[in-house]
Amino acid sequence: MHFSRQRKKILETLKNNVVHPSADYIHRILKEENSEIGLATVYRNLNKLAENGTIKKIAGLEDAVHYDHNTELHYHFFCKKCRKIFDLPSDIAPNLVKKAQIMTGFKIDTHEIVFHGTCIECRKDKGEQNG
Amino acid sequence: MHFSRQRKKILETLKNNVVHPSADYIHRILKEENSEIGLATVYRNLNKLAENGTIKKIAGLEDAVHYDHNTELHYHFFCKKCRKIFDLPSDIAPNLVKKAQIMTGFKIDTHEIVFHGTCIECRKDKGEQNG
DNA sequence: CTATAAAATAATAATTATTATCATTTTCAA
DNA sequence: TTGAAAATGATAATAATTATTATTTTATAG
Repeated sequence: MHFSRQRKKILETLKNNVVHPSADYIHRILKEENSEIGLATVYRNLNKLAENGTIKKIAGLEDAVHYDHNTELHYHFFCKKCRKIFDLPSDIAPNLVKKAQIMTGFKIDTHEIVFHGTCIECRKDKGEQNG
Repeated sequence: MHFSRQRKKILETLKNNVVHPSADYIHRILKEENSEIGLATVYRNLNKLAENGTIKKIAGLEDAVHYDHNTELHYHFFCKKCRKIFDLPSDIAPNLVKKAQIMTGFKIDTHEIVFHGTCIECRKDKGEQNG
């Protein structure tokens, strides 16, 4: 895999943005930094890097797929109010893959857990909206 | 909520198709049965039924969202070879929500686990493709 | 270095999944 | 039976993503 200027920039941007950004978000950030990279290139690179295991895709959050530079096993929480994504440690579900594998006989490559709800900050300030 | 002919048919089709179909899949099935219902109506109804708690959305599988008539807590396995979706019982991750809630202080409404890998049938017949 | 083949880019068209619009029809309860 | 609320169908619009293709860049062997 060749490491182009663009690929480095995209990876760097992902690492510097703890928000678990989407392809579009990364594209916007790069534009703001005056280093515009084609949107298709952003998509292409994120897919390549994910294939490669350098980064990880997180699906099931919103419409768009999000990306995570942290490839260590961990899970995600999506706050429906502020739309922020939080990390949860993997030890909330011990031996999950092992159990699933024994139970089914299937070969499991990847898995993810996504929680949906309201984060602690958004629980405080009610009033605005119901949810 | 009014129960139109179409809504009944869509729900029935979902229940009769154990494959965890997408909106598009349900639409195709209905067409084959010569009871065509507008694609937008299929989407509208699936969303309504999911809002209502009658059915459940499963995201993070492929590009499209899939639906499940079984609203009891359980998890999913997506085989990357045959693209079938299998159910896994919820007891592979005991007290998951409780633990996550205590750990974070967040309010958790829903959650899902999706495993990706190769099912037992597809593990048998190798040769065709790598993966 | 420099030539070069493989890989990557940019710009944009195309595709796919989903939602919005709106005139018409259906449902359900009084 | 009637009328308001809800739902439908057809289609336009939007949003996310992938494909195409001519051009440029990268890594590397000479």
